[in-house]
Amino acid sequence: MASPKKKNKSATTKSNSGTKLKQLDPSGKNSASFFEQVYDLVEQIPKGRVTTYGAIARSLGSGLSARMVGWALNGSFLSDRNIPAQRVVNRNGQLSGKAHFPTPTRMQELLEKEGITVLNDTIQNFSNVFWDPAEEL
DNA sequence: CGGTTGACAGCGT
DNA sequence: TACGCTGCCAACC
Repeated sequence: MASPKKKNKSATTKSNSGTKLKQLDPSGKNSASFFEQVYDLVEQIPKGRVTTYGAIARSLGSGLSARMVGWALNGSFLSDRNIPAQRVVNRNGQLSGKAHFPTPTRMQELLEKEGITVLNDTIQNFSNVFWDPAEEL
C-alpha cells in the first residue's frame, strides 16, 4: 500500500495525460468514477458532522462496498480538491483512517476544530453528529 | 493471468 | 454480548 509507483506497464489504456488524479485514477477510462462521487459527497458533508463508509457506499449505489470508499478516500489526498476525509469514519465512529493522514493527530485535530468531540480516536456523541447522505442529501 | 490486500459492514456462531 | 467469517470492487505484486 501506498507505493506510489507509476504504472509504466499496461498503464490501463492511455495515461492520465496529466489529469487531476495521478496514478490513483481508476480505470482512467471514464470520469465520474466512484472516486469523484465519493469526493463530491464528502465535500457536501456539513461542518461539524461526520458520515460512515457504509452510508457513502449506499448513497452512491447499491453495488459499492465500504472498502472501495476507503480506497477512494485514499486518493483524496492526491485530489486537487480538499477532501475533508476527517469527516469520514467507520460505523464505529472511530478514526480508522487517522493513520493515513499527514499526521495521526491531524484528523482528530480537524474534527475537534469543527466542534466534534473526539476521545481516544473515537467520536463522542457519534449518533448526534452522524450525517446520512442518503437521508439528508 | 491469478492471488492478496485494503481508511469496512453485515450476519452468523 | 463478543468474536469470526464472508462479501464488495479495485489496485498491487
